[in-house]
Amino acid sequence: MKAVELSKSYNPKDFEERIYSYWKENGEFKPRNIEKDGHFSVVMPPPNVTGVLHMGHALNNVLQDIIVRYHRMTGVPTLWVPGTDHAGIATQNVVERQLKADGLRRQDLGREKFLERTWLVKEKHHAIIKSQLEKMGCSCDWDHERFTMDEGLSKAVRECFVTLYERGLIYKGKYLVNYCPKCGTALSDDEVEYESEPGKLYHIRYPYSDGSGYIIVATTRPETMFGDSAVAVHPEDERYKSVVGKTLDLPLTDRKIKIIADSFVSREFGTGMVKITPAHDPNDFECGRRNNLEQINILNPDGTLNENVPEKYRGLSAVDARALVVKDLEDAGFVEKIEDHNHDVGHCYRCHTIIEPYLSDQWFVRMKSLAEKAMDALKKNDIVFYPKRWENTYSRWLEGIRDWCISRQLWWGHRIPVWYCKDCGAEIVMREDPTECPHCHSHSLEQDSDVLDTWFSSWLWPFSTLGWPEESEDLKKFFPTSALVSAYDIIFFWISRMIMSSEEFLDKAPFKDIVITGLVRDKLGRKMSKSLGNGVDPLLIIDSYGADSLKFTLCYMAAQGQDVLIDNDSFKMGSRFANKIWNATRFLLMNLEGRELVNFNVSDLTTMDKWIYSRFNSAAEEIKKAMEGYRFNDAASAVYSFFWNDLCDWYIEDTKQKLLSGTEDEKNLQISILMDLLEKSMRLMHPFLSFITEEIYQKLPNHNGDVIVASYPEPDKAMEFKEDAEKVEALKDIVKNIRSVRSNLQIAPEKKIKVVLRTSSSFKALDLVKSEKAFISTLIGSKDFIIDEDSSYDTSSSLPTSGPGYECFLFIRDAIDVEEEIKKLNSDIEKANKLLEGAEKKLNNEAFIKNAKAEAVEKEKKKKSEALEIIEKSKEHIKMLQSL
RNA sequence: GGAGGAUUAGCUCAGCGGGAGAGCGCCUGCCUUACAAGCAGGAUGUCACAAGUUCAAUCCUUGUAUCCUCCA
Repeated sequence: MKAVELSKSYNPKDFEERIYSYWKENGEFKPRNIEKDGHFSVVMPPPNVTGVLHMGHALNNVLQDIIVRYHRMTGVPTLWVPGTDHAGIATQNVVERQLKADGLRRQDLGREKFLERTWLVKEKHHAIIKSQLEKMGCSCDWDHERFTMDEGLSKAVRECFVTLYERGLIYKGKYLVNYCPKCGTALSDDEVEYESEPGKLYHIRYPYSDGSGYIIVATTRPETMFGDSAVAVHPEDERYKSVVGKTLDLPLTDRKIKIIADSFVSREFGTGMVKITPAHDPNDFECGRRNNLEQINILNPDGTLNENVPEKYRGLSAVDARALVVKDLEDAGFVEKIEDHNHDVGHCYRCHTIIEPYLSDQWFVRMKSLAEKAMDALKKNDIVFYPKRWENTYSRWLEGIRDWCISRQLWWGHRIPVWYCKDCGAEIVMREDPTECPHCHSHSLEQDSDVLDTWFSSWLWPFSTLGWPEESEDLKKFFPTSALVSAYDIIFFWISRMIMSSEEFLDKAPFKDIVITGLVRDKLGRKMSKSLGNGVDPLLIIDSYGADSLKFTLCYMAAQGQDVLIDNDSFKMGSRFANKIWNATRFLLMNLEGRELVNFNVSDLTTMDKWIYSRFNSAAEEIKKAMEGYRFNDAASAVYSFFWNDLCDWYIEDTKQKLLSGTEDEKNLQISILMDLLEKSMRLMHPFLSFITEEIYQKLPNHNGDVIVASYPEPDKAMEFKEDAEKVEALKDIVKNIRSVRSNLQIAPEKKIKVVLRTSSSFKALDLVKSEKAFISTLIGSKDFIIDEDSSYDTSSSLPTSGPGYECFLFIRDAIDVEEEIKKLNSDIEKANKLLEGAEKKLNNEAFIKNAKAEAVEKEKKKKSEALEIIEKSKEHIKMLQSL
């Protein structure tokens, strides 16, 4: 057989792109064995088509890719559905910003032209996102790719809206939106920029209607008092318990309002009494809903005061009205005091006008019944959160659920499927676009101008992407999906709502396992943002270190939903590991020269061989357990320490000599075992380092097809080899012990020394030490390594050292600093004494013997005897040194 | 105000009832027939503080302190 050449260093650019195309062309991402029972399916949280993918997306998709690849290799029919989200507001903003650069507004283009332009932006960003996902190596099935506004999903949205409407779960109502009086449009919360500004806190007297004095409320916006419907206090505020329910005269008006109790009031703010203006403050709005208060809108759409205020203030702007109101209140003696006060004021992100909370007509979904079903899903264990603590967050939010405002005053999105008859005023909601009014047969119909909230399409994602409302084959085979991987910041927006819609329309939870990841932050724990300039671009990481380095590093750091703190250098870790894999492979493939692969079975294996198979088996077991609990970092460490610390550092080192000096048959057997281990390792590591394992796998003489669809190594009881594994650990202990002594004495590596090993009857690895004599000699740098079985060798004038069941004598007289060595031995004795003390304390404790697990007792006994052995030998060794 | 999280080696973090761990960094020595992106060895910790439960607590419970996040 010829050697297989590998380039001298790991260079992911040589193969990552090629391998991705290869997988794609061979249809490796498509579900296989679909005739088989069971399935594993994942829907990708759809990235917004506004931007490019950041490190958070990388983390999310890398973890999905790991679980998808892992399950695909177990042989179940596996599907990963990719897709993107139209992201209404965000995308519309991108286009509007472009227009603004040309001095245009969206109204200047008109709805149709504007949308054409938005689709172009969508196409552009979609292409970028797709190519990024491909670069990361995501093994999603592109034939199943969806977009929230494509035909099928739009149909799902329509079906959903109409059905909910028919079930009486959708209604039109008043809602407070962020409103820019200058732009004449509602803004989303994201579009409001808050700044801390100096202002005043006005303390105003509101007299009791019965003339028994007055109370004082504190407000930053006195002009809104015309919209007041109540004054609220905290229900447990001792100062005001007795006044709840009393009536007040609202100054400057002839209206009367009541004092109510509501726990949202802060007792510390101002006087602890707050005026409630439901139509002009978000908190007051919610409070008003809870307490059934009147909503009095005092503003015109242009931001001036309307007919609901006394005549003299009508038509004034909020700022002008405030000045006049304060003056009038002062003149009438209603002002207690005015203080300086800083507060956050919202501004329009476009024109920087102060935004007004504005009461307007919006569409809502009635959430209570939906939320109850979603809570039941958790109670019935149909869904499980990883980590579990998020279940509380989820439940609590559902308990306090509020109706969902689903209309947006935008153009980009799913148009609300409601038509109004201009003649009879009927509200028409149908699955197909109506051509005439079903009531008066008028053709004069007008569609609602608003669009639906983006989440109204994404909450259907797990089943709309599989074909719902059609009863598609995909839906039958792959729904409900198996796992959802998402960050915790969208549990409310998205995850909960998907569960609600799925329970409502399909009577099932949309997924079983909910894997909550942390957020990716910089090394200082700050969110990555453009303005801070602390972002780490996944593409740049791929460019400098490769996609596998990105993936492995993120996986290694993604512990149990904890935030992941990284900088550019963090990814060196993955890169070093990939390089290690590359080079170990290069070495092994070089050794194929002139060899023949042979079949072998367990009886051909040496103790060392059994040890490495045993390590491999433990790794497979650890990974299996870790993957079942979505503990990605544990899986990554198992992969890492097996390949590097066990396979490379010990096993391959051991085989080097055998490959050089054995007989032809021995060499053939050895390389065959190594190839077997390498082949298995590639399969074991593939979910975590996908590209490099495929590239290597294809070059192995014993490979079988593509690793991406090869079978995943299962833990196997027959490969545990416990006794052999323990023997090798004993051998390692001897080597480490001697190496440590050498290093401490600064004995140059090239200086070969004589070493005598003496073992006690409790030492079980004597046969192994004998058969691995050559290997040990190399590792400890000895030209003369003697196994002194009958303790007859003269060890005087040597340096002794000991471990469990053995003593070593190093003949390095010149190097020994007797005093230093005695000091070391004394400190060994001290440590052993502490151990002994601890063990004896426990063993002498009757309660311990009685209550503790048998293993724990055994362990303490072993500890004790080992400590005694160390003490005894060390004392002996001190005597030896003293007689030198 | 409510809730959750964090507090372990210089840094970033795992571990979570029975002898304190990883990666990076640091120190020492090595280009040993894959890998200097490497090898070998080494140092460093009142596991935040205080009580409690337990035969046994870094790990469980409660409280305190500091920091972070979300909700209001």
